[in-house]
Amino acid sequence: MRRSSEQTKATILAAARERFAVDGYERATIRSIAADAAIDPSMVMRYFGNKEKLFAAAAEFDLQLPRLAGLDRDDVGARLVEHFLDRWEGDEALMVLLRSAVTNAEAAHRMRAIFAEQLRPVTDEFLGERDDGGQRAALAASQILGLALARYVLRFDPVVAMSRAELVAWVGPTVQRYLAGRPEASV
Amino acid sequence: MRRSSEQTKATILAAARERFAVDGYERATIRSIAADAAIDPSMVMRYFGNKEKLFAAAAEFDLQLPRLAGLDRDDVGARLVEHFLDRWEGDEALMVLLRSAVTNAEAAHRMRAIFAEQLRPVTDEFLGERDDGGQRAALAASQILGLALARYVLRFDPVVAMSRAELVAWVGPTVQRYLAGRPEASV
DNA sequence: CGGCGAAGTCAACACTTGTTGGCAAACGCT
DNA sequence: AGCGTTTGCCAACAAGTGTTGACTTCGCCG
Repeated sequence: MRRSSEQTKATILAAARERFAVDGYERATIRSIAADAAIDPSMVMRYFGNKEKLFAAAAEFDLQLPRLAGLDRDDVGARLVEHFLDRWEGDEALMVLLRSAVTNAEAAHRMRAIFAEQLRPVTDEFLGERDDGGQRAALAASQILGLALARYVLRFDPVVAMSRAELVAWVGPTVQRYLAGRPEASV
Repeated sequence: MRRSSEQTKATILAAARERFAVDGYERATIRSIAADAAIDPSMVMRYFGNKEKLFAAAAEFDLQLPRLAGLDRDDVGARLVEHFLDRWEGDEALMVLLRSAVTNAEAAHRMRAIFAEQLRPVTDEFLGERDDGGQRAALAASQILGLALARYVLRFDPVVAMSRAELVAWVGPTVQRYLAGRPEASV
């Protein structure tokens, strides 16, 4: 079969995202990705240079975070949890990053960059000027990542079984407190 | 050099734990582990059979959770967070599991087993008979794992910089609420 | 039609992986 | 001392990795 350059490149990228999401950086091989895309491994090299660059292309993505300013201030935690559940289930981009960031330094760096460049600006705008903005955002991230880890990666039965509404009801207030509450106290 | 069987086996196991903790299952190689132990790779095979069994031996460990019954009921969350911080920083056992469980099915299974066999009995005893015991324990686990992920694996600056006391003050109440609070409400 | 550049295939490279079997040296025993 | 067992090393294997270069085939433009 004959395809256009753009077409194959997109096909390879889609196959790469899936493999990286399922296997992580080390276990995903150029050969398996090429096989999924029904193409020769050397094509992958031609289009992306090497495995690292392919990963960089596959891991590029946007959290698409909403601006929190317009929201009900008491509702920010729940909204964030909902948004992240959507992002986790919508496509594989976050899975690609998480699965790889645990063992691959480059992917971990990417994760930190996304935290700093995409999450923090949004929470900073919500929090205004305070010195603990970084801590608050990072704590929220820790809970959100932990939830994803338990639900989508480790597949702890109870978390897998919980409905979206239940998750929001439980975890929303946690994130809310990290962003807007006091350490020792309630929501 | 000549060593006793027990001695070399222990040396290998120590080297294996370190490598698995740093690299995860796939990137840690028998050869690198053997090199760290200053021994021939074939010795690793003789003592442990194959890589899987070596990992199983290296990933065997005990959470050493305290019984929660004797504690102040309002203090359980903070105590658990403290205990887990100790476990994460005390040795590499939890790191071995986390680094591998994200990409290795066997390690993930192991993680679920530890959750079911070591964490749940302790929380169940604390919670008594209720139908949401699994959910509560899993939510607590998600926050604790997420914290470890952010602090020890991804190394998010703000979380790395926070002191033990700060972490307990922030995360303790979260765990407390998961175990003893209501979904929508405060601690 | 003829030729040229793009798209795709094939085979091979150098290297690393887990794993195996044979062989040498050191020990504990009688 | 002589024996067998243990402890260790060496060399090699089959398979799989990222990566490269030469070769073929297609489609388009003059």
